[in-house]
Amino acid sequence: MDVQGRDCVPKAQSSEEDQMELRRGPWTVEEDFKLIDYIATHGEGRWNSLARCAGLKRTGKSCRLRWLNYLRPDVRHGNITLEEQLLILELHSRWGNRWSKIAQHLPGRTDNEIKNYWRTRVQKHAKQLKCDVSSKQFKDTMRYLWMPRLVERIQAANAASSTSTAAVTTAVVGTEPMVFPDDHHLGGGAQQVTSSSNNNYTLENSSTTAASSDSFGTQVSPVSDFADYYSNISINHNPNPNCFEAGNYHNNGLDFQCLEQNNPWLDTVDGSDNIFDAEDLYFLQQQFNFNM
DNA sequence: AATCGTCGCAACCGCATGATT
DNA sequence: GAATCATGCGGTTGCGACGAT
Repeated sequence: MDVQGRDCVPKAQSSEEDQMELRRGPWTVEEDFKLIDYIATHGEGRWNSLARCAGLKRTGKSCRLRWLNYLRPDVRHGNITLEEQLLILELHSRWGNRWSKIAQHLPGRTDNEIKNYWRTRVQKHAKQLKCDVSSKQFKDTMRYLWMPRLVERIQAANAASSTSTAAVTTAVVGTEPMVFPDDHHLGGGAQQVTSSSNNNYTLENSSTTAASSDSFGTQVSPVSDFADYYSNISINHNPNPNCFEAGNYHNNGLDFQCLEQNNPWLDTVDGSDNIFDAEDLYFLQQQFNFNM
């Protein structure tokens, strides 16, 4: 793409235009078209001069952000899939708030979107747990409950889909292959999440289909109950990670069908945004009762 | 129907770093 | 090597949508 010599407006003139007020706030459809049109013809880069040449009264920064986060053809919108959630949790636990680095491993997702996801969903629940997202308490909850639970849901979704569809050879999220980091402890390439006897979850080369929808967004229990619930328990480091192994915890003598019938949270399918569903909550409660 | 509070997300801001002059 | 410019990143804010009262 030719981004050389883009200066269509002499510097002196452009500084005059700088005096002209720059537009801020939400982008209009016309502005979007201008930007798309211009980039289609001339390519990205040199954002300040691009903004001028495209006739946009925006800063180069603003144009770049609009393009990267919204207009780019390969950008994906919509719910974060279960696999993506798992990957975000995993990568964040490793890299912290390195959003752009994390985004590199989620095709079509932007750092901004992942950051927003983390702030609005994950941090909210840390708040409900009355602990900091960086605290060991919260990290343990993620690692020993949330992530295995995600694995289980992904497996369930895969099992359901495999009964009706032929196996595919790559992990797929939407139309994009999901690429797990090369330095992942279990190796790179297209991988499937699965349970493990010595880990809470693993990713291994296999086939999978994206489990759709935000698992937080479709679960039950009012937020206030959720917060109250956690205020009454303390989360310790899990002494026996295998207990949390996806697919195994049903064997702990819990009758989830019964629980679901008797759990008041399940009566309120309100679409509120919660990390755990009722099974998780009850399971967690059982675990902590054991450890008390 | 009106008001209020909360949530989610797009966009902005400041700073750091790299590239160019 | 210094100055300037461009880009990228992470944190923060503003606002529309939506639900509760």
